Amino acid sequence: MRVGRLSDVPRSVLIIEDDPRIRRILQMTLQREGLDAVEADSGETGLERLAERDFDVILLDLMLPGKDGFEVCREIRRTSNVPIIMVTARGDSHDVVAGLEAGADDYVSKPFVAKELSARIRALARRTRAPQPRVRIEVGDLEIAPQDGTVTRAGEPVNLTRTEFKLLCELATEPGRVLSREELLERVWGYDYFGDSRLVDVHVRRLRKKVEEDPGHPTVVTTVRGMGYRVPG
Amino acid sequence: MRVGRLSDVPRSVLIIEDDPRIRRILQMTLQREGLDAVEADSGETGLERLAERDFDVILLDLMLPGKDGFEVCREIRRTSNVPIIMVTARGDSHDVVAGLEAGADDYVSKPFVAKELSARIRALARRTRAPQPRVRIEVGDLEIAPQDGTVTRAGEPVNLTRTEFKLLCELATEPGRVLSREELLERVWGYDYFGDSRLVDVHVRRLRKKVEEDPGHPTVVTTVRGMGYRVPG
DNA sequence: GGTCCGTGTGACGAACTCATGACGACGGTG
DNA sequence: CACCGTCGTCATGAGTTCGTCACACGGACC
Repeated sequence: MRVGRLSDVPRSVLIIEDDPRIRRILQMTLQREGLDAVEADSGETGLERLAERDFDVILLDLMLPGKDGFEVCREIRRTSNVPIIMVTARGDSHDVVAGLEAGADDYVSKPFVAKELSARIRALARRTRAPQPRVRIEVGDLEIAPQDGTVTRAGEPVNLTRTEFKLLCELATEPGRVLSREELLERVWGYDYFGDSRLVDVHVRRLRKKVEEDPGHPTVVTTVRGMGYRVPG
Repeated sequence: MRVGRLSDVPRSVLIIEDDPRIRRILQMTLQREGLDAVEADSGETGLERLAERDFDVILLDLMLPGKDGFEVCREIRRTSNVPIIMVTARGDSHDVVAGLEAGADDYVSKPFVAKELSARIRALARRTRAPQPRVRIEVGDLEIAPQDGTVTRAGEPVNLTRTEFKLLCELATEPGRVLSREELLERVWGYDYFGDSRLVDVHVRRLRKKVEEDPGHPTVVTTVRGMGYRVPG
């Protein structure tokens, strides 16, 4: 799972754009705004970059050769909730809606105004930022490293699925606090998910199976009846 | 039974929609979800309502007679950053884009799914709200953290049910003030609950059993004969 | 002391909440 | 293509919580 940064302003932006000229313009625009921009010339390389490290925001062109922008967007959303801004041709409103439905958070139209672009990046990063994760969270003999995406128990690595890991992170970053199913659904599955909230139960159970000493008497993720789940502080 | 909601959910929604049938459906849908919905049949009256009081979320139809939705949206945005959800016809992607550009935060398409609608409202309100300060209320050796959903007594966690917890929170957030049974019923059980007010007594008793040193001589939640209950300030 | 009204107490069935196991769908991989 | 891991949904059952009731208790007032 990708977790947002701690600082007040976003620092890193990943640009996924095939046209070298536009990419260059974006790059310089952002750099002038004090942002660290990394370029990718296709959806595939973009996903690779994203696998290597975290970014605060992703700028995604919809008209890409090979894997198109929507596909890339959906693919990113499967593993991350990093804010995505689409880059579209002016007036192509159908693309915008399709992009939003694919999981993008905002969009800018070509030709874009530099100031507007950076303002949107900042606004988006501010709105979607996750609560500050600690560098390393310890719960009993469990050690969680949100940035690395790893969990170890008594030194032994624990193999969690992406959903389980995100769930654990959300709970563990606010120890002592009870998180309702609604809240967890929104944070882990995204605000536009409208399925059964029993889904949380199932994943908590799967998570417990892997991290709890005795899944029958959980100590890491405890149930607060009628309210939700909590990692004891 | 309809249980009232936890305190971190939005309460009030302003519906700006000219079609009486749709307005009615929206109203009932939201009410069933425990939201307080106010109706406005045109952009003008909507703006008036908004001038009178605050809302947590605004539902705005784009196809309005007179002042259209975009205009209303821009007008609202000049004075307020209240979350706005547009209501659009299915597939009308151009409107969606124009609406977002006018300052809306999200959109739903007609026909909408009740569950989705209320989920979007909740999610939007939660995201745009300023993070609530972590209040800690102390009553004797009792410590209440409404946001965390936890209560401790002399450091030891106290296991309260949802109803007991809400009841205690309502009383403890206004120490010294006597809350009548009717008032407590409305706040804890919701304004749409019409039952025996003796219900409060029973839950006060259950609450006392868990938080009082000597439930026979309560010090945390005291009875004011003929008036109601109070947490001594 | 006796009566009345408001409140405390214990008990009970109904409703609800959650854990559990199982199933099918889907995508990735060999 | 079959296999595997992950995910979302569902049905079931156990345990908890809730709302209601009948009755006991105890001040207030006569």
